[in-house]
Amino acid sequence: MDPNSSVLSSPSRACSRPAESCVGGGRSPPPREQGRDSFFPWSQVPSSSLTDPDWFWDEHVQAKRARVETIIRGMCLSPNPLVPGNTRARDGPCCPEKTRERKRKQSLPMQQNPLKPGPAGNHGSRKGAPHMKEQLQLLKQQLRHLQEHILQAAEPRDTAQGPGSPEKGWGPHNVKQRNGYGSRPWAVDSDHHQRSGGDLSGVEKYPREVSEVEYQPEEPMFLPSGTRALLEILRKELIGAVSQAVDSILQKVLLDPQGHLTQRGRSFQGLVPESRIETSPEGSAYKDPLPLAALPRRAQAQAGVLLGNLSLAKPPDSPRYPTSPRMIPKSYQGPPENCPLAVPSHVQENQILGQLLDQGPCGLWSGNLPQDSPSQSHSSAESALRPWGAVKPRPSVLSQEQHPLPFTSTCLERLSLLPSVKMEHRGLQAAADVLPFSSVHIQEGLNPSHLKKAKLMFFFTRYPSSSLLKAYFPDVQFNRCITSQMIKWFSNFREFYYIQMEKFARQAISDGVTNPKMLVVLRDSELFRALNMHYNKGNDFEVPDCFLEIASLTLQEFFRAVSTGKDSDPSWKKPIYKIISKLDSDIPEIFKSSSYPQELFRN
DNA sequence: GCCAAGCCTG
DNA sequence: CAGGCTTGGC
Repeated sequence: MDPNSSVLSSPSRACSRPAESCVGGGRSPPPREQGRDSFFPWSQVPSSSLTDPDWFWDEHVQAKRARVETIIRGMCLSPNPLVPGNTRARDGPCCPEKTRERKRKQSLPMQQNPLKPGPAGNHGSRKGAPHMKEQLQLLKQQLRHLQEHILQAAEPRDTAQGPGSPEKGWGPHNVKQRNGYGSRPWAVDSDHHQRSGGDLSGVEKYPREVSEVEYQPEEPMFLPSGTRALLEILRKELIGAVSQAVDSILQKVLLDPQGHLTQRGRSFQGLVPESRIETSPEGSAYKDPLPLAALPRRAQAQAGVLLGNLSLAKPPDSPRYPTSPRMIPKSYQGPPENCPLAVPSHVQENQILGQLLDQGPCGLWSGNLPQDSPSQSHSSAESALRPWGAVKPRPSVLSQEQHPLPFTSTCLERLSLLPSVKMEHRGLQAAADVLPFSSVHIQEGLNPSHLKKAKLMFFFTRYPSSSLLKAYFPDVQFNRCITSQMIKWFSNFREFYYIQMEKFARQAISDGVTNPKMLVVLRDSELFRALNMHYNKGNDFEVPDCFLEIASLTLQEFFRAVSTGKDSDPSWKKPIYKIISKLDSDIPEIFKSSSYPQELFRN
């Protein structure tokens, strides 16, 4: 069989995919432990807001920061969650790229189990705080603003109106504020009361914040009982509104921007006509023994941006490889949106939350998997015709420099454009993780749910450090044995993964494939099924595209090694391991939840 | 020598 | 998946 025969009929969908956000966009973990820890963010610049003199250095804001910081400290429930990063100043804003990358990296340790005081646990959630503080501050100012209106309305009403018709005075404001933010920006209230930095420990931060309104000294104690009752109602409404706002923020941060949020953006990218996606010409593949995968992540990102833009700027001049509609899942049939961030964030979040919660067989989690659809019979037949069906030959029409197409600009731009709100509210998320968990048992051992979670995490990280594992399994009481066991799990995962890669690479060689770049792991390929069956047996998780890209790269590396006879060297796999170990991705924040994914899988 | 990772085996 | 062993880096 001519392995290239199917090129025309099934151009690679993977080629058209924008880079997975986690590829080249995440932390750039060194292969091993000691190096990884250096990437942990508590020593890094939290965000651009710190470098924005317009607000960070503003005196008022400074004062507010101090105040809200106290609040957050109370929220986090951590014995010491807000240890200031003493190396913040180290990282200046001189290099935006660097700052951005660190911003991403800093997500990792932030969720270190605060219940476990220790070297890691003492590093605070401060990094994500500035923006969160800002939001909290806005909420509070909103409250104060409302309060002003209450007072203004209540006092005249005492003389001009009876207590029977008080709505006139404050109703509209109340509605406005509940629906969002009033026409008058809360920011005008710069006269924020500096609280005495009192003791705000414990979970009651929000109630206490609201109660600040309740006990304002200027509250007219002489109000008629009717008015007071109305004030009481308003108070409750405010409490509800604030709680709602906080909930939405927490929801926001519980949804990983790089994992699932960006996957929606990728989906849109699937609409790019594949004829527009150029690939390298045959024969150029071997000129680059260490393609993108061997580059440092930073370099990958930059290369991805440049090449991605280049490729997209080219005219659709490859009619030889028409788009195969079959390759575009139904869920991709949205508007050709390249910038998911253009969608109002709350809309996205709601949709994503819906996805996360939708675990049914018709849920979006599984809906994108072509192999589950009836139309897959075609793919299956196709795979059957290619015994090495793990892969699909990829057409090559461009120069080899276009190779790193999987790492296109879109995801990188997304990363840089991700709302800082999301990136910097992780302190709140830490609180969210802790709050429900503080009363939950920390398990001494590992259970099947942990194993399942670890397997899903493997889609993002092949070489997790023990620190990372601790961060992502907050409900596990780690000790030497547990850590070893979990490390061993990933070792076993890798073993299976590499065995499959070698197997299918050899199969491709024996089938006559000559160009490694023809080997692309797609969702309907045999190799993908094998991997998905192993790591995602229930098929209740949508395998991230970044994993497919890593798998494709791994396959290609094995192909190159075997086809060039390097497998005669007893340690011929090591260079491949080294490459792959640099390609770990950021794990979605949702994985840090102690109840994820066990909670979902219980259903 | 220690330790992490990989390999082999059951 | 886990235990035992080997290997290689430090």
